[in-house]
Parts: sequence; structure tokens; C-alpha cells
Amino acid sequence: MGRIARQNRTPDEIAKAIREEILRGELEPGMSARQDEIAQRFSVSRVPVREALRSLVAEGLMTCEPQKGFRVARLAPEDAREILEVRSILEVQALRWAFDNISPQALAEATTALEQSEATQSIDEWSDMNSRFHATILTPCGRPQLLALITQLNNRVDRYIRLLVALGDYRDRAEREHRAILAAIDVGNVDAAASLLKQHIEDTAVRLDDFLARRRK
Amino acid sequence: MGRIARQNRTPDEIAKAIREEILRGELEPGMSARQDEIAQRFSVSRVPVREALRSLVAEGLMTCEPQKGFRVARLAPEDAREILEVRSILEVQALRWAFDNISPQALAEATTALEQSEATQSIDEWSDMNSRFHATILTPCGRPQLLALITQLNNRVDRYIRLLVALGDYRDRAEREHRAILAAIDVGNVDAAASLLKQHIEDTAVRLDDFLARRRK
DNA sequence: TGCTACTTAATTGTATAAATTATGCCAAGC
DNA sequence: GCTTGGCATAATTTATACAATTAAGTAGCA
Repeated sequence: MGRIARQNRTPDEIAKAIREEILRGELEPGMSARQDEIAQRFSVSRVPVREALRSLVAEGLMTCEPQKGFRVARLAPEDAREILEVRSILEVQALRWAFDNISPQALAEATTALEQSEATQSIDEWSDMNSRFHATILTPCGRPQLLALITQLNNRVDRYIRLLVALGDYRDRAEREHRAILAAIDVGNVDAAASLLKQHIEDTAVRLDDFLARRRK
Repeated sequence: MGRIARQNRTPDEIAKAIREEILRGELEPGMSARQDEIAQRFSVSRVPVREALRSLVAEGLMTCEPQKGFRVARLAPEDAREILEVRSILEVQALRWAFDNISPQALAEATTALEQSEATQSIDEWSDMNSRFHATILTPCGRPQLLALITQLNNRVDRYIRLLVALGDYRDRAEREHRAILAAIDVGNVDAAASLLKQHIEDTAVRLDDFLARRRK
């Protein structure tokens, strides 16, 4: 399938590539996205680049001021907190809907993701495993729109959570919270699992808010 | 303010105009958006039109298949139901957060919106007043991100709710539910207001799901 | 020395035009 | 009669070129 490397050329593919660069933290918040440069990098003109950037603006990952161009979106501490509050509400409900449909296989996959996240040194891999952990226990809720919304919210805060992980302050606690959630699912206690997930995300919110507030000054 | 009609020319303004046309139901779901036609209508080229359409795709109001162009998004019954489920969760939480900050002025404004919605014959005005009713009691929650999310979800289902209103089946019930919510707020009972709002939106979900399912066949 | 004004470079935004792809129609064959 | 293939038309998509706006750097002056 596919040629040797028919490079990513369509606006959607360009958007996907830039999105991943933002999530990985390779593009610093506030940095202006120079259209010429991006166009050259993907061997296209600026027209499809602009379309890709428009999509990212609508996702909240970039901003656009007329006559000033596109910039990587910054995240105010209060917005981060708010987004995580909402994510908490949605993930808890998703978990409740998913609960009875979480198969033994899914539970095993979540366990694997957790163990891999504990084992790795790479922040990229930790973040991937973190996402997989959440996705694995939520996907059985069978609500694609809800899951897409959660992903979109997560995309807006993920870069900053990486910074928390890099500081070493957050990671250990997150892993213990994940273990607790998993254990509650394992013994079939919905309310406990929901409560632990709520605590987990709200704890993240507090730490992130704190970190961003310190960072800004 | 503004000249006689300094036409909407920037991509954002074009997106806004098309968004409103979609919400008003003037553009039928599934209809392909012919770019040169839109460009002519706004006296611009196709480039800014394409950018506007990209934004609307990211908002879920349009779809885009490569080499086939943009179409007004359709809404599957199950997606409509799901979106309203999520909206219910978010609005109920927003109302709880807003509750103690709902000023007498806000309550009066909500009452006015309700009365105007009861009085009008125009579906456009009914929809506007409906939106204003919800916005007025939720805005005091002081969470702009959450409110933006609710608006975005509402935009995806609003066109279909208009059709329900047009059928005459839904409107009376919605107005009575609005009255009940308002009364509960007036006497300061959070739980009752939250429960009534939940019922209101979930009732809408059931009717809309039913309507779309009948319509599809 | 510090500040303002002007010139210049760089970047964005839009229009026009070329090329790539889809769609509809008609004829030929099964 | 129905399907299949190819041709003509129309639409999308991208590239190139141009216009307009912003930012910066430099000269001039108080």
C-alpha cells in the first residue's frame, strides 16, 4: 500500500503532522507559524498550509489574528483548569457507561499500557501509554462523539502535562492513581472507579494550574 | 457602527455567515457547497472560502471528502442523541456552578426570553429566544471554555430542533419545561432546577432521535 | 544620548490561472 | 435490455503572482 513515501501533502495530513508536533511540544506556545517555512517543509504551496492551520485554530491548538498570521495557542492557567474540569465530568460519565462493557481483554490492555508507562524513560512514550490507558477503559462506552470530544479536550492540555511529567513531580502520583482505578474496575466497583478517576483528573488540574501560574510570572 | 454594508470578506466573517445559514436551515444537510458560487456571493475568490469551510468542518457543521468538495453535514439519529446526552451533562453542571450567581436581572432576562419565545410566530425568533434562555441562566457559571463547548454542541443539533418546532410537536412542551426550570431557580432549589434541565434536554434528545429515525427512511 | 520619522524588508492575504480529479452522457458490446 | 468503457464537461485543488499590511532598522533631529 502506498508508494515509497508519498509525503503528507493534503491539508488534512499537514494538519495532522503539525498537530502532532504541537502535542509533542516541539512547537512552543506563542510561536508564530511561518507559512513559507511550513510550505517548504511539506513541498506544497501556502494555500493548503493555510487550510491546515485553519483547522487547528478551530481545534483550539492555534490562534489567528488578521494580518498577523497564525501562532501556536497559549494556555492560560484558568483555561487549563476549566478544560480539565470538563474533561473530568465527561470521562467519569464515559467510564460509567463503559463499565459493564469493559472486557477482560480491555482490562489486560489497560494493565499493559500502565506497566509500559511505568517502565519507560521516554516522555513521548509515557504520554502515549497514558492516552492509551484512558482510551482503553473509556472506549467501551460506545459513544464516538463523546470520545472525540474528550480527545479534543485532551489535545489542548496534553503538552503542558508533558512538562509536568518532565519535572518528575507528577508522574509517580499519576501512576498510582491509575493503579487504583484499575483495581476498582477489576473488582467491579463502578462508584469507586468513577470517584478515583474524578480525583485523578482533578488532581491533575490542580497541579497543572499551579505549574502554569508559577511559569507565567 | 460600520458602513452601509462593508461586506463580510474575511474567512472568519464568511464562516460566520455560512454558519448562520446552516443553523437557520437555509442550507440543506447533504448539500454540496459550490465554492465559486459562495465566492461570488461574497465577492471574493475561492481561497478564503475554502478556509472558512475548513473551520466549519472542524466544528462539525460540514464534511469534506478529498476531490469531492465540501458538503453540509448530515446528522445521524444516534449522533444527535449522543450530542444531546453530552450537552445535558454539561449544561446541568454549568447550571449548578451558575446557580448562586444568577442575579435577579438575569432571572428577569430569562423570563423575558421565555415570554418572547411564547409570543412569536417566527421559528427563527423562537430559536433565538430559546438560545438566549439557556445562555442567560448558564453564563453566570463564569466558565467561558465550558460555555463555548455547549454552544458548539448546540450548533450541531439546532437545525434539527427547528424542524421539530416547525412540526408543532415540540414547542409547547419545551416552553412548559422552561417555565418549570425558571420557577425552580426562582425559589432557589438547585437540585430541582438541575433535574428539570436534565429532563428537558433528555426529552429533547428522545424526540429528536425519534424524528430523525422516521425522517431517514 | 534618546526619541521620532521614514525607508526597507519580510510576511501575510487574495486573486488569477493551470492541472488534477470527478461526473454525466453516449455509444458499443454482451 | 443492461452493463461497460471512453469522452466531454465541470468542479475541486494547488501553484504562482501580486497587493497590502506589519515589523524592523536606520537616519535625522532635539
